[in-house]
Amino acid sequence: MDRTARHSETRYGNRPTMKDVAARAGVGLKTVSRVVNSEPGVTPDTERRVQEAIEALGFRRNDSARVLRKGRTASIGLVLEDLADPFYGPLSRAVEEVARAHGALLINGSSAEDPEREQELVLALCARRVDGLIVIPAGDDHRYLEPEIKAGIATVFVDRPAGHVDVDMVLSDSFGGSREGVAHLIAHGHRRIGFIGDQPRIHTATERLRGYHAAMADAGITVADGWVSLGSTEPERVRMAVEEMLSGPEPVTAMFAGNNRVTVTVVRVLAERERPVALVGFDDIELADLLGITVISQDAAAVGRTAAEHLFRRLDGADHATARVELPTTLIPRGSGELPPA
Amino acid sequence: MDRTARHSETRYGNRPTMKDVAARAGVGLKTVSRVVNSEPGVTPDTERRVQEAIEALGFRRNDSARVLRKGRTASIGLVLEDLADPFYGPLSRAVEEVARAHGALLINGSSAEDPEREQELVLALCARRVDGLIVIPAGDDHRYLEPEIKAGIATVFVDRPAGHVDVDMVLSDSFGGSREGVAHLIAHGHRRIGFIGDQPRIHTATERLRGYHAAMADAGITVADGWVSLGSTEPERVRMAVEEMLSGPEPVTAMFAGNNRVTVTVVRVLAERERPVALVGFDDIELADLLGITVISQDAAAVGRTAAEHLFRRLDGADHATARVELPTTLIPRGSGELPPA
DNA sequence: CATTCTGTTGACAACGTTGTCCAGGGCCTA
DNA sequence: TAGGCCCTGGACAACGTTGTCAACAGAATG
Repeated sequence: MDRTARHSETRYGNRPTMKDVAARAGVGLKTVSRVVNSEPGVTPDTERRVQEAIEALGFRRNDSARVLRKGRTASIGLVLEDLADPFYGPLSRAVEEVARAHGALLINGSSAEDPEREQELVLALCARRVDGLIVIPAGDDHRYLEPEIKAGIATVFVDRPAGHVDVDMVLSDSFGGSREGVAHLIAHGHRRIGFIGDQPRIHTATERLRGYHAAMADAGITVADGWVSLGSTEPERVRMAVEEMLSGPEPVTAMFAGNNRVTVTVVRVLAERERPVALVGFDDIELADLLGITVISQDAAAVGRTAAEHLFRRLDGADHATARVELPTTLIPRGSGELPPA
Repeated sequence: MDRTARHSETRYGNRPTMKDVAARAGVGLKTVSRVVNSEPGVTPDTERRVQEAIEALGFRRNDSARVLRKGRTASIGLVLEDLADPFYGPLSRAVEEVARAHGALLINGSSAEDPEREQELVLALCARRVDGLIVIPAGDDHRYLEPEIKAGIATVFVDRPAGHVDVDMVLSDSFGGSREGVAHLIAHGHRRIGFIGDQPRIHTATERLRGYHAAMADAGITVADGWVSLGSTEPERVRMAVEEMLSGPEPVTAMFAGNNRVTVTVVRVLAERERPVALVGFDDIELADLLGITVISQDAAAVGRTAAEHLFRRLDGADHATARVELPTTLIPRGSGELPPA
């Protein structure tokens, strides 16, 4: 087995190259390139011959080589927490649409809320020289991105702020939304209100908790021990937290759920109970309308679209100071948040 | 502006290359390559010097060049219908996990159920020389893939079969699941049962309809005009179809919904009605348990995992005949499918 | 001391494409 | 017919990496 043959095995299964096409069409290499890229300066007759050769050989341009030469990959990376989370589906889709409009492909990965995995993913994307990055951070220190950003990889952080690097951010108004939701419960007569949120490591979790405290303080209510529970969003954990808040001599009469996964579990637990408990959840959920769940809704698609548009504006050369956009949330009353205290 | 400077603008923002690292560390190019790839045969001292230079310059290997040289991209493409669809989130995530276990990245795109866009996406992925492809097809003719497959891009079709090409497929048992669901309704006393499904162009839609017809025939029921409606899954369209089936002198007493999006709309419409109508839906939905919706469930994550595992087995050299896996579905009774005829 | 062996290192070509630049032919004009 | 221009086409280098191979130093062996 000679060297050429050995090579071809590990390569792209012996795909024809422009050189092959050129040989078959009886033209020069560059002429093929011109045809493939629809560049001017090729007579119709030559072009036809080249096209025929392309067809016959099943040639397809090797974008890896192209990228190496041109320096742009026409792809962007999206690092999020979990593609399976219903919040990220629409976000991801919105990013994809914008990318498509700019002729770019989307490479994505899930960090599973693990800072190390986030970094690993981000750096892998940088090694591929994606033109830009959209990151929903899991960790809170992103200094590892500095050389990459300096080297020109446009970056936008989404949903949570970046730690120790100066980049564009697109966030939801977690504090304001949460404050509004809790105030809504207070307005309906509640004073003993529980808060169940995500892990305190996560920025949105603490922001939402801050909103809760602000609303309670606004109403002059002292938050009792045991009304606040932060931790994993595992159903087990949330279930225990809910049950604890509902037991004891002075159970809460209303709850605020810190994100969609928490809300789902809380709804399930409350459904098993007799005494009605008011509930407002952060993030909308499919079918929440039918279940009558009052929520603070953030428009995931709008978040994704905004982030992607910022990114491409950077890629198109905008070099103004880094921006921090905060998108408003909406309270959607559907019943669960308007229940009076039991 | 001289040529070098002009170039550097369009390139990766003047990122340092191995050559730069080599110069700074006072070693040869290949030695840097060895260090970067943890190849043996470098003394600790040399390695340290190289590492320092890498740190100092913020070097990161350019995977585009690497890919060009090695012929493997360590990435796979996933083409699905809509990332925002809750069915595809877990599927996509499962694919990603398998890819990650094999050290590959995932590039994905949505076809939006448009065959042309599907082809465009698939070919773009092939041009990037992804190692493998997982496709949820929108169209029904995939001969355009032939040269690609011949050239060695491993391909697995998911959820719907491929048209006119011989590739691995991982499907759900649409026919069987649908038949079981409709039989379930019949067992609960229904005879006038409506079917609302996706566009007939889509294979699963017709398979599910076939299951419906089979169950009806098994029970000796003649399907009346107006009990079957195939078309877009737009809420408007579905709503009209439901309302039509529920009006008239002999309205249906039960409905079978052909997929999750249809189910959601049907549930909404039925919720507005007084007379209860039984319902079984294909695909599970979050919170369906709380709403008491009986469904035929297919495990999206299992589908994705299976497909990805098949793909990587191919990439690892398996060259047995193409396989066609059909995963079973499960009926989950939750109330809506057990309602008696009104 | 000559020889072989082992292990480290670097020079060089190649991967497939695109940018630059030049050659040659046809056409127009003087 | 000579001179100039435009148009088409091709030769060649370069992108940043990795595989191959040879050179070299030092250790081990005769």
